[in-house]
Amino acid sequence: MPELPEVETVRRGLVPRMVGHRIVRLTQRRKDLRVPLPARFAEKVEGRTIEAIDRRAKYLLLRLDDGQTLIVHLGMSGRMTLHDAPSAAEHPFERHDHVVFDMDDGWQVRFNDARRFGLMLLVPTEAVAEHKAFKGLGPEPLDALFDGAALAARLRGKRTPIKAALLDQKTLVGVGNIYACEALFLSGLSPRRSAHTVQGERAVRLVEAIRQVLLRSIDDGGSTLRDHVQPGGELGYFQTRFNVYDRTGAPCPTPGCGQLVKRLVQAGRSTFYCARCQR
DNA sequence: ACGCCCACCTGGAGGC
DNA sequence: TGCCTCCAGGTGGGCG
Repeated sequence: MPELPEVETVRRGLVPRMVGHRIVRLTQRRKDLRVPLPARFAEKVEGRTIEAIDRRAKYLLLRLDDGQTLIVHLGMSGRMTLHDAPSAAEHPFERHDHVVFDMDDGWQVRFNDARRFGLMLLVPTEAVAEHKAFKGLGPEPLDALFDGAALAARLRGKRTPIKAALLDQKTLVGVGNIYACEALFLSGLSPRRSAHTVQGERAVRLVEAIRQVLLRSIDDGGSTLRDHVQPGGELGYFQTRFNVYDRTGAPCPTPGCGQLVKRLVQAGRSTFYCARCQR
């Protein structure tokens, strides 16, 4: 499911229900996510208060008051859902509600993940950056320090297609299949272009496009294709603004272009693009 | 070190 | 209806 905008949307939805609240009970209905849930997970988090929720790349970082960070990744199909006090008790669990947090005010937060590509890790806060999942991650695209020159430097010498380079979280984080396609369309770059040729003005354009598409999607609550929902249950709406993603055969949205959106497969993932507007 | 392929898992859509 | 194939917002391990 989730790329940066969806994860950020989930983060914002969780903050009012979790930050400043104590986890009174944690229930593991299924422990075999992509990696098994932490050993003695419940006893380690029950009684802890969540002081903040941060995001790094596509990971949520729940900062606990004992110096530990609960790292959550939503994989492809993960969602977090909120249930208020009276309905939480009555509302039956759904098929893929794997982890349940009961908070001190009666609200319940459920982690639901049909495909179980998600994960949860418990790591000392000071050790998060050194954890193998975080080592080598590229810069945050919404960080003010990230600019065309920074992207160009990371693409130098890369022989892969620019599309594949954008999906590589070592290049930059947070961009996945949807936003890579959309950013390449907005910047007029062919997904097949060799990454090392994206330098100078092209890199500046691409960074602007990445920022624009991510920020607009966050404004819309992310993209709801199959699984993504905001914690409060609202859908995302950015999918209604896709120019090319999943639009094979539709006319290119550029006025007067007239070409049809094409699909190709790169690194095992679908790429959608306009062969005329993107060079 | 880099770049590609595949596996991990479930469910929805479409074809016959 | 049922069965089969293909496809899906990610990641990381193994291979050449």
